[in-house]
Amino acid sequence: MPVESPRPQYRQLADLIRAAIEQGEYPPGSELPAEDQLAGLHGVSRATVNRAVLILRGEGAVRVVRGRGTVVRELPVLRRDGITRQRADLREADAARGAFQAELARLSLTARSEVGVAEQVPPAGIASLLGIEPGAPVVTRQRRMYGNNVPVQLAVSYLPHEIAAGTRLMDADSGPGGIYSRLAELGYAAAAFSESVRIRLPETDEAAFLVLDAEQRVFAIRRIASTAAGRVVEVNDIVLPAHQWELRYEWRSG
Amino acid sequence: MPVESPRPQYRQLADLIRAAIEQGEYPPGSELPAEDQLAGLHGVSRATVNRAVLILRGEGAVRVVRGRGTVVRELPVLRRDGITRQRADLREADAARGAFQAELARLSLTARSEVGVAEQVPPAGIASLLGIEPGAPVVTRQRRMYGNNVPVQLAVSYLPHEIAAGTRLMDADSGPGGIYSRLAELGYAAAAFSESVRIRLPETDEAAFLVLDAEQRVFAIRRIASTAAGRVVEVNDIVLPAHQWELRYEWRSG
DNA sequence: TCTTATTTGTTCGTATGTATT
DNA sequence: GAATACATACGAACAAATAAG
Repeated sequence: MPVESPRPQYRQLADLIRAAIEQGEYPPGSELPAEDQLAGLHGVSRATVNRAVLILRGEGAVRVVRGRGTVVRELPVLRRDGITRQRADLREADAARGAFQAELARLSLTARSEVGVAEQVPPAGIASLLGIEPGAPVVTRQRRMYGNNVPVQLAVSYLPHEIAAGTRLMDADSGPGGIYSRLAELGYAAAAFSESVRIRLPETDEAAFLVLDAEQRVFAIRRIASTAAGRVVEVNDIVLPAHQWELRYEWRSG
Repeated sequence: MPVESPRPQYRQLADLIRAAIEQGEYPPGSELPAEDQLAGLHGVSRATVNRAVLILRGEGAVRVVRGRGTVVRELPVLRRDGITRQRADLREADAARGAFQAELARLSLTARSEVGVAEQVPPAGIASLLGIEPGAPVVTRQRRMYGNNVPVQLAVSYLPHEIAAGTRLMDADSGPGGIYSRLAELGYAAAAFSESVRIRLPETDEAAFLVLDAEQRVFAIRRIASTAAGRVVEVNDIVLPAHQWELRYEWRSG
């Protein structure tokens, strides 16, 4: 590959491979040729190939398994609806299934999630939001979510101990309509929501579960649910691989 | 720097420099030592320093000018409120200033924006959303926005020619309350909004204006505004440096 | 304007480490 | 254990942009 343009070789090579993937030359789930071979094929050093692949990894186009090879991403982009997913009517319409399952069903993917419930002392920022003494425990619900058995989402929900302890909010299966329906039954119906969306690099544990390279980005969403009276009843920290999701918000003016 | 942990040196070094920046050792706007010097200081090769800096660039922590040096980012993280910014009462409260100015004023930053209006044939996707014949022109309003004279946002708004042509929607200054107030006056009040948020690499022109490295990410937001009758009256494509912004959505349940 | 020094960008070759098969 | 394949690191060289004279 001659140096004909100001665009560096590793970037040109990344463009080439990306195009080849989109053309179907390397279909989803298949492996790219080894870096040595790509180097020979395009007449560059392996270091240059490595750097090109680094770009594609960052975009989420491929995933690398050391010792095995470089695999083309299988899953399509998923869509998360930030507002509709809270609506009680929709929540209860499909009973125990929940918003996440509905999101994946739209794309004919199988959804699966694992829930872990615990009583823990939360980080200081969370305690402050919940209006709780530093050092006091809260109920946490941790969810790990999969689409077609590929990890696609991590979420930790923090609930005030005073509200959640000893209730069905501590069951792994929180029942029809999910935790918002349970909160409503307990007299703490969530009436106001806020979500803040940031982009950052994944923490090591997040990268491990979501099978992310250190260069990939995640959406870090913090959702805060409050009652009509303004009491915060849930803080939910959600982590999504950024290349894997589209966030959607819909509302009516007023 | 000995290889004592499985964490690679370039990553450790990035952590070190990031910490030094946060500690105030390298204040906003100042320059890091040259890569040679950092290499000598930490006992690694320049290639390793370069790779460490690459991480910090990706995070938006520093900005590099070839031939000059590496500069620590000046601006704080900005917050964009996706829903409140459309509310008519707030829009008109501070007259011609607008949501963007308000967002920056909260952080004591000066806001400035340049507007360019044109009649153009839009991309096919936009035409389809607006329900317009392919090849037919629309009115575009392009905005380039700055905070403290640093570029922080790009937006292109597409308006149906039939609605906007010959109206004040084609003035660079769209007047108090902005284009939504003008649309309402014309009988096309926006009643429903949707925003979809994606993360991607910047296009070359976006990277040029926003002064982004090729490895940095942008938020690509597409906002669609419709009337109560369901007619799409505006499509707005917004591009934000991902490291520079926090997106915020707030709503009440219903 | 031209020249030179500085600083980062890119690429190569080589070597070694580590995970997988 | 051996072969394969990616990860990391070094040293060196040249290119390109910037700044200073």
